[in-house]
Amino acid sequence: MGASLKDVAHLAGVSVKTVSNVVNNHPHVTPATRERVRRAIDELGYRPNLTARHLRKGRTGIIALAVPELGNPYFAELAGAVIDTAARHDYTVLLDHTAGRREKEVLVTQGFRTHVIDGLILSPIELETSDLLGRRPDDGPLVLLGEREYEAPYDQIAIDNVAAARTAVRHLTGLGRRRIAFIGARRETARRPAHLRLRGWREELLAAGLPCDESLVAATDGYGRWDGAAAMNALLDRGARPDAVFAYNDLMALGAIRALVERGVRVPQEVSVVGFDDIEEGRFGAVSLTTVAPDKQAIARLAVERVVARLTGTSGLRPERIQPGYTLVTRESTAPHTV
Amino acid sequence: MGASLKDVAHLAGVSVKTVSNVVNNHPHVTPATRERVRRAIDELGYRPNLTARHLRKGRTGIIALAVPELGNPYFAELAGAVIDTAARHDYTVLLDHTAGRREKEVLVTQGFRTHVIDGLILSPIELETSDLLGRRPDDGPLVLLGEREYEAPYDQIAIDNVAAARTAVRHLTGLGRRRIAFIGARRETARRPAHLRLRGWREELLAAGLPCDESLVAATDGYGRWDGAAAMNALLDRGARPDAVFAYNDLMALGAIRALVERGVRVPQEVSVVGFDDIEEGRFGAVSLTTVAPDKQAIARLAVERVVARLTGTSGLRPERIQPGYTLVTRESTAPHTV
DNA sequence: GCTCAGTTGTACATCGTTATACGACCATCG
DNA sequence: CGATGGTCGTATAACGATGTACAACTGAGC
Repeated sequence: MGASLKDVAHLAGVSVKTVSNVVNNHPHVTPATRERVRRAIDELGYRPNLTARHLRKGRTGIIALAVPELGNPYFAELAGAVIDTAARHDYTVLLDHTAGRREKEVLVTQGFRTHVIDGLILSPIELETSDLLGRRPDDGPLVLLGEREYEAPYDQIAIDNVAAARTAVRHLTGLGRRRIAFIGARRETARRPAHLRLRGWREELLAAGLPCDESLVAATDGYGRWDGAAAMNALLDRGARPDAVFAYNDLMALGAIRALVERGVRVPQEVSVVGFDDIEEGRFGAVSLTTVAPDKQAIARLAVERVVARLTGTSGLRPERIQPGYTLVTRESTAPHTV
Repeated sequence: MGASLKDVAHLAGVSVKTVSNVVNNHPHVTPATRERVRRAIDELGYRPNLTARHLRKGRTGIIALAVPELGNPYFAELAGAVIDTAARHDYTVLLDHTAGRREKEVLVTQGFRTHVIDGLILSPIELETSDLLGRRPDDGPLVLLGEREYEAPYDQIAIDNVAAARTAVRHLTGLGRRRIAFIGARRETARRPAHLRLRGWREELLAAGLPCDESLVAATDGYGRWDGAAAMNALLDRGARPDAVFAYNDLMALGAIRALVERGVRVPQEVSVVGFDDIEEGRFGAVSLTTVAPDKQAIARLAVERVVARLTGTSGLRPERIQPGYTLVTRESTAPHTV
């Protein structure tokens, strides 16, 4: 164990509280005593015990960030941004992953590490609105990220997924594509309106006067490269002949491209591909990836600021849905060409 | 604030300690009282305040993992494994990144979040042995990962980088390659023996009786895809004509491949490429990547177990260098072909 | 009925910090 | 010279949990 306030006080010949005052830069300490205390602190190598401080203050300065999967670069990049933003507000980030499993997500929202974390930023996958209703207020502020929308009194930060998806699809229709597949519908939820990116796909096709061919929707189990490749192969195996693919995220788009290339289908000549997330990896494939780029920095900033704002008093805040910006980044996977 | 032991004790009509005994499953509590206390706990929704418990016990159950960059999938994947392993030992992981900057690395080793974390797993880049000598024992156990070796009394877990690099180079020479470039030497340290993968490259070339052409070593500033591409371009621009590339890590290898392809150089026909790390992304490029695959699960497991072992008493442990296994995974980027 | 041992539960101190309340000191002023 | 008010510092009580020491109760054995 290191030295405590008491040890320092003893050595400096002052009271414990005076040392505390020096440490925290409180007023009413003579420069002389202050100096004496400082010397004692240096000599003993005293450093405050944050656990004790937190117990006393009721705050820990730690916020948790729970994402489905760190292996997905989108979340890794987002996590990095959150950590940096939090540091700027003097908060530390405790990172956890849920594997996108509902039970783990529920666990995390309900007093995960009680009293150790001050607040939680969660990017859910399977979580349902009903899971949120039982949550208690003293578990601290909760901010939700991601594609889903919830009818629960919590801050939600997400780009306008429907509009973003429509932008992506519109880009494809603008290239003359007519049979646009959607890859990445979660099997169970494919038909639900909660699936915002899929809804955007439908809406935009209808708006463009194109048939909304549900056989071009490929369900997947997960959200990774393998799932994208598998879904692409499944589509082709069952005879679908899309001339474009809009994937739920970049990883699946990359998997799909790999599957296409392996079967000798040329990208973008025969099939254009658009992803979602703008992960760095998408710029470096043999065919760089056109994608919807959510403003990750803004998402991280807003999420952290929201948690911090709720922690620092101003309790008058109403839960809000905040929509950061996004852009469509066009690259080789949808490069125009002469057919 | 939630309910405390005191509140529960009051409601159940017993002492605080008895409630504590129930919560911790201590003996000497009648089933009857136990039941009464449980009911009170449920009614009030009591959950232990871990901060207080930690203060009392002197442990927090949190270990920190500091990696250079979460955006590098290798570290993201490693972090995921560490989190899971730690959870199995009832530890939570606090994740931080150092951007590979020495000052941040030093900061992290020296009482980062004092008393909040029980131990630290660090993957350093720029850290020097001298930085470690001033560290105090009461900052808790420290385990070092990564390519570097330190003459300091701490556990170090890393694969045999020299041997692994030699394996990679031998694979290339076995394919008949003779002008094998190395991409990713840190500019300042390129000449130092500390650069283990580069040393492996030299040793294997000499062993194979090949010239060790230093003009085929490309220095970089960072460790990302852009750095790999830039280094590759720099090599080619200055007239080097390698027939193979061994990159410090997969990201740089992927960047290099992209640069080669953009210049019309065919991979693997004209230039074979080997990376290091075995990130999932390497399997999905247009040209899948041959790479050295460190056993990430073993690294994570060993690191966590080492920290936990030191925390749970057995102080007789001497610092050790542990070398987990690795394998060479051959894929398309070094596929044999007829020239 | 009394001691003794074993069980069940309580009171109090403690971890290291900060907040509250108050005492000691100084100079100033009437 | 005594009252006033500011400065500087101290003593003590929290925060919520756990460990120690001990008290109260039970039943068995004589």
